[in-house]
Amino acid sequence: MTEKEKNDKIINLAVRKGFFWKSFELYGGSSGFWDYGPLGSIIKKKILDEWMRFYRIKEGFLEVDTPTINLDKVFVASGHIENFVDIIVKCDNCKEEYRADHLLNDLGIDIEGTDLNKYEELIERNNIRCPVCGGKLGRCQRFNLMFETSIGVDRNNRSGYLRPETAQGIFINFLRLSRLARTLPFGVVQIGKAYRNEISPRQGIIRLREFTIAEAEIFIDPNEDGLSIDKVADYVVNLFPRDYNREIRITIKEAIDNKIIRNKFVAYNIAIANMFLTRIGIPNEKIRFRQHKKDEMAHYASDCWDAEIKTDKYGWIEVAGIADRGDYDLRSHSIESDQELYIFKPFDKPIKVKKNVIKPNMDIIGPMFKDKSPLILEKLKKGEGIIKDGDLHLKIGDEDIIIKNGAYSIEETDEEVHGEKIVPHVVEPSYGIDRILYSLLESSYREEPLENGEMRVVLGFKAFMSPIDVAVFPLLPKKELIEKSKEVTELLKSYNLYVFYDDNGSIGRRYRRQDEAGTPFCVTIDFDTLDDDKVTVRDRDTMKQERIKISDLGEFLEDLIEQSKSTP
RNA sequence: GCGCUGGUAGUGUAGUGGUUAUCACUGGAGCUUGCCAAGCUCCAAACCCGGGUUCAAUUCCCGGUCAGCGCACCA
Repeated sequence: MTEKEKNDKIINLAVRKGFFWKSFELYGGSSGFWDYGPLGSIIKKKILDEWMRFYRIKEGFLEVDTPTINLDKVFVASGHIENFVDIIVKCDNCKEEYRADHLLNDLGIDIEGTDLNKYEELIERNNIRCPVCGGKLGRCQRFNLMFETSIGVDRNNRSGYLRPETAQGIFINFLRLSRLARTLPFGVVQIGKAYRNEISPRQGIIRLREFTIAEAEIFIDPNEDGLSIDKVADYVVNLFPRDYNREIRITIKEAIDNKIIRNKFVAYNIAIANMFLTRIGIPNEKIRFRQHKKDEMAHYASDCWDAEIKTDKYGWIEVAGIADRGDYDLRSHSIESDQELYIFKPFDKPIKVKKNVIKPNMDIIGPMFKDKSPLILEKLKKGEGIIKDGDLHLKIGDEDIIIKNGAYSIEETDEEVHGEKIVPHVVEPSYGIDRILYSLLESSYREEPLENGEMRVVLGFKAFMSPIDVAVFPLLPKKELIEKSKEVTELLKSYNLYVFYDDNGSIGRRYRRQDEAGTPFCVTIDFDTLDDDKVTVRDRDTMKQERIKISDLGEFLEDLIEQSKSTP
């Protein structure tokens, strides 16, 4: 079986069994959008539940749920309006499209920003022609990868964008969240949809225009990490550092000590990511963490490690990124919103500081500067203003204000300082849930020859991750057996199990159907059951059967499902 | 976005300018069947969308769309 054939089979199975399928099929479909069907919805939810268990329960992070549409200002601040843009130029002759910055870079010209005139001017001045046909290049166009929308009835009202990541919803709530957390470090998580208007999404469910991400923003004190890595010190991960050209297996502690991973929080979260992925059933040997090359990094990141999963079809695919965003986001929003975003960190003991404070004499300044004087007062309070040659110099807009000696005085004060303002740094683990789901499906897929020469297709999910917990069959479609089977079905539902009842076709066919769906257990009711109250429990992986008393059945299955959580 | 190739039941396919579009698997009803896709009967289910040419288009032409591949893109 080639890799392509295997992939085709998996997609085929996923569609047939109701894991996922293309959206809008009724109207011809649209690239980059996929629906989750009944089984896919459940497994996606189970992945998210497990993710939340890791981050909200175990790490103790706060959860938020913010709008998918954000005001344009949010993305002005975040840099997405500016940087989440490609400048495209099209050949007038052959209609081939290029990224203008790439054409310029090829000539060694570095250009930043999104000023179209600048691009067109440079292209013209350097006489850049179409690399394919030599034709003349047309006007430059801006292509932003965010979906734009307008808010409210009036089209000119306020412009908004569908978020390309959930992170901004956390950053802009920083002040409220930091008050709730009360101490650094703290983390905030959000799961939700994000949107990117990909130019040409391919690769099925791997590249989507609307997708689900699970993100944690961990706010840390840049001067004092306050993190113990004891829990993960000896945990071994597969690292692919930027300056190596190979993978290394190494403990977290070694990776930190040898400065392979600079940031302790990043290192810690690499371990958590590895634990999470293996927990839901991705084989450890198919996971690695690859450090981004310098030019590969997003505009906000100073370091980034991708969690990658080895797939048969697509090779190593990125399923999570663990980025060191520094203080980029909080500073940007601080500037854009004109609000200070910081945490006040008290000293152990207040310290006394002698300070020279400029005291303006408003009796003079007031009449002299009239309506500008309130602004002057405000600026002086902020500590702006330089004393040069005995005069006080101050800038208001473009204007230089000079306040003569005598219109102000300098006083020495003793000030008690109780702490300092800190702009936290952010480490962000960000997971692409759809890709994880695909990887899980692919790595769970196997075909096994049976004794009779047939092949059986199995999705070998861990029992607790399987969409259907248990199937119940009457051995034969006889009235008594069907009745008993429905009783058993109801009993199992009372254990909060998702039960699938099936009395159609031969018993073997029904087992096959459940193997394809990944159902770990099948319960069969036969005529003996009516006498001894025992049922046959059949295990998906071993196909072994065991007789269990109906009164023990619920707990028996619960135990097996629980056990599957700790198996590798 | 560009180029090439393709699009027929849920899936995989055959075929056609003209009556009721082939087959298999799957699915459903029943018979049979005492634990791993058995057998029999019956049933359901499709020509990607729009326009053109034509008496007549699923078939030919054009456009769109989706898919695969190549280029480009993937912060």
